[in-house]
Amino acid sequence: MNPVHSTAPDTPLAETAGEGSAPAFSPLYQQIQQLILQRLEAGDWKPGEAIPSEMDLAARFRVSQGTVRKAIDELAADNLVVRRQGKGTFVATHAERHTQYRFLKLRADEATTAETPANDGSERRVLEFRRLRAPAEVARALALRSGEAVLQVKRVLVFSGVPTILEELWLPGQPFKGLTAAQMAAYKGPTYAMFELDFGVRMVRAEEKLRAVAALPAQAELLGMTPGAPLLSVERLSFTYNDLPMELRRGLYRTDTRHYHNELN
Amino acid sequence: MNPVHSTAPDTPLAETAGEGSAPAFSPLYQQIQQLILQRLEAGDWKPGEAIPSEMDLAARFRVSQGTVRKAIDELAADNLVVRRQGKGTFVATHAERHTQYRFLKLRADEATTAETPANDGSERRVLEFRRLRAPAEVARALALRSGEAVLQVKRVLVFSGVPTILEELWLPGQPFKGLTAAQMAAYKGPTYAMFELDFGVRMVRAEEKLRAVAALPAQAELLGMTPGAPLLSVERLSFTYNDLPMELRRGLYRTDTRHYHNELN
DNA sequence: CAGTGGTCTAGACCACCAA
DNA sequence: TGGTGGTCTAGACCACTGC
Repeated sequence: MNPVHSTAPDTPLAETAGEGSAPAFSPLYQQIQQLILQRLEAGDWKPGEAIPSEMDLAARFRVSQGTVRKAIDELAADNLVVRRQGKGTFVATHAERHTQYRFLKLRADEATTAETPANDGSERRVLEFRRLRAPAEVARALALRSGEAVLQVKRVLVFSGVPTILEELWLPGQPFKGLTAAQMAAYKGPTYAMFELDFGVRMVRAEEKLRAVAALPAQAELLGMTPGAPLLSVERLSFTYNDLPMELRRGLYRTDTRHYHNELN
Repeated sequence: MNPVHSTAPDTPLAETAGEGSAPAFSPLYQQIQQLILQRLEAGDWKPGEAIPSEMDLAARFRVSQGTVRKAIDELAADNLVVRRQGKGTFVATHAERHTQYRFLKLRADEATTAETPANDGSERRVLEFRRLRAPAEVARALALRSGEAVLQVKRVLVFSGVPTILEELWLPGQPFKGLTAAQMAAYKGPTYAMFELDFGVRMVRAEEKLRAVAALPAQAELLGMTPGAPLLSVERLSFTYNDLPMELRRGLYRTDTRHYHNELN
């Protein structure tokens, strides 16, 4: 009764078994997890929507509910999916209150709770919006061929009237075809939510490199600081499913009244 | 057969049930988790040692193996314990290769793997070692009364011949009674491992606040930089069990050839 | 080989939510 | 009230480790 060797009614867990060289065995629940992941990637279930119930999935995949449960548990641990008792399991999204701005770790020094930008005194100023050929460094980060079309956006984020973040976004041209400067400026709420809604691009995880740098005159000007003042440089590479890089973001954070908060386990 | 209402043979899950005001119900596996946690805190099982097998614990607590399993799963997810198939479950420690330096997120710019200090070209220079009364700010962070005895250690960490981190450690006097400057200087390997071995203090998690600051002349001197150069300020508060703060560490990191690496989920 | 953690199942019951 | 996720059990079998 191992689905690996059965012609399942929904998506058979064929796994092209018996190649000889590599056993490549993986537990059933991981196979189920992969299948669910594929559906998420394919966009069968969209961000914010409910996925089928555990019972339903168990029946489709011809496994027990417990096995589906373990598969979903891992997806939930990776923030790909959110469980809600009594209601169902939902595809995670950057558009919801609770998971909003989960990649922004900047906090006001006094605040104990997470910072919620895009609120009262906050504002976004788009400075530049360009379509150009990817510089070598950017191409490498985004896994593009050097010279491929990319979008470059420069903007300033203002919190409580204080220009706090100066950042530069690099996006691959293909997936974000049609993105305009007006769109970048107009959208309320998290930029990542807009990426989901308008382009079907879901950022799943990210890696950041932090450094302390001295503000260049132009940068200092835009952030209302003196040239040479220390700024926190945050280089973020964000990934969709399958570890596909989809955004390179270089930010300069003012940290005179705010700090980057990190939890270590 | 609910242990909450039974006189268990080992540690009864009494939970002082039936207080009337707050139901305060928690699932069985969480109660088991707490019991295991208490043993860890009490030091019944020491870092690096194996805890009893799942079967054993299940028998002691009079619950099924699956329930113990879920309890341990959560402890493993929190890095309090490490599972090893075929061998057993072990109390996590900062002294082991794989979990060493898990709080140090500084990496060489080229390196893709995690940095391993305390290796070839690395060195630790203890600059100061003092026993003094806690300043208000330190006392607050460490949950001490202002003026209680604390230890202050200043040191420089040198990687590959380059002085890279200038840091200041604040430790509560009581738990670290007997710590000497010589001990700080002599111990090879992670400082947190020494804390475990010599003082039974296990750091379980930490919170960090990062800022960019300008190097003061004295700091610049020690790190071989020019005054005013940007440095990454990392203020870390480390906790033992029960969210008890046990160390305040203020570090200044050179980030000219290294960066602070962070993963976001 | 015995002992450990890891997987999988089937079924019972509980807690929560919405209609 | 029915459907969903959440807990708990008991038992079978697998995979890995070390004697």
